[in-house]
Amino acid sequence: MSVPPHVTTRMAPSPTGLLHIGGVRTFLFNYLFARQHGGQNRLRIENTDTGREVAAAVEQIQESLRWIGIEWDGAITFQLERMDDCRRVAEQLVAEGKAYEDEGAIRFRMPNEGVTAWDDAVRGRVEVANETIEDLVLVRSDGRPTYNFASPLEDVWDGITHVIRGEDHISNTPKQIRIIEAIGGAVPVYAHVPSIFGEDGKKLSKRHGATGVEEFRAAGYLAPALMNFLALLGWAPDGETTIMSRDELVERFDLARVSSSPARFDYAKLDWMNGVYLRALSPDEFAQALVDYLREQGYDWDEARVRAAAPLVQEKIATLGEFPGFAGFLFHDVEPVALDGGADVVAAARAALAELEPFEAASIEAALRAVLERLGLKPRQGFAPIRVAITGSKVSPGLFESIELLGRETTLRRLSASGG
RNA sequence: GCCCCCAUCGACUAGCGGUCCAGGUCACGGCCCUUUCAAGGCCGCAGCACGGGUUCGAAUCCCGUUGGGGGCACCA
Repeated sequence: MSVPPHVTTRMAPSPTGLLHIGGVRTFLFNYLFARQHGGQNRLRIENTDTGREVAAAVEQIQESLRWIGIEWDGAITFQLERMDDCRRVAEQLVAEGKAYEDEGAIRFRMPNEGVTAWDDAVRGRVEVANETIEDLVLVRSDGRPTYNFASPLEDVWDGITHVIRGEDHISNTPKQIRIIEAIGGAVPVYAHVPSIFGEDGKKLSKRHGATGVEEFRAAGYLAPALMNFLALLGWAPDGETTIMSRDELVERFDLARVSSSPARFDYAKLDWMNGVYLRALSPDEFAQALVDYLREQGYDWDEARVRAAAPLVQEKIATLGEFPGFAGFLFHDVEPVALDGGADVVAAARAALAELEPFEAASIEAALRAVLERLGLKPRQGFAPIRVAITGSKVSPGLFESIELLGRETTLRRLSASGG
């Protein structure tokens, strides 16, 4: 596909609720394509309404985009502000006989013969018989332009060269092409990207899990991981490469390689990928990410201790959101767990740790292993009761490092509470 | 009902007529490592929706069927 000199794409969300992850994937493709060609990526709000809710949603959209790392160029435009211009064009069309009034509304005259076709950048040629397209309403009887009129007009006004949008717009495309031709505008290249479904093949919705960008953020996903994952939904550079930075994505993205068939959102794979990104962080970066995340989520846990705990969990959690559940015992008391057996080890462990010097992971391990050996217990069975007593769970970060971090006093107290 | 789009392992995909008894990743199963859980290493399971063509040769091209999805608004 030949690409015109000044590529301009656009992201056109409507300001309703949280920014949906499916829409973000489409926006990402716009962004990657524009950046790759050194072009512009515009942000246009398709609102036909005004109000506090809209203002809040617009702010939310920007915040979500900023967080995940999808940039836009120039000022944000609002569809609502161009309603007058749309009306003027409609009147002009009526004057030219290309549109007509109908019960107070203005309708576009669609041809009744022939076909309207375009070469879709991801699907190839698409043809629609004109007789199947009705004369669509351009301006409602109350004076407001419709989406199918305003959107193509804005594409022309903004010099959009590539309209990359969801496949649910395919049937709107012939109508919009006709309108653009009627006003003598340049018809952009259209690229309809496949939808994203939930794991059951149905439209991605709440019951599948998180759907809003902010929800993924709150769940502790890293922005680069989410972006990487999203990029691979409906596109692949070669079938081998899976982990790619934003720069690589920009460099390798290719509209022609975008799949035509819908993709399912695989939460398990996202978790895996997020874990890969988490582990790839340097210890300092990981600790910082953890600190920032916890603060954002409203935890007031001691920062120094969070940083100290970070190395114990970096290889064990897939999302930052797992940290509180996994390492919370380092920050708050745990419920003494009733043990069925194991009281002996716990008591022996308490005795061994009471006077231990220095109170460090290595010496703690040595002391505890000595206890187990004395009692003739396998590590597997011997450490379990101690772990439960100290962490309140059968699953935890490394026992010895955890005990060191917890300190002698707390450790002994928990051991005692569990029958030691 | 009419129009349009789609169809490779459970999932994301590579494949664009021979290099494919179909490759990679996630998930799943097994083994190793191991203080739990992970991580890591090794091995494995599993797919071209179906039926016709075209061709010396088809996962790849064409037609049909079936199955999904979207649209047919004075919604966006």
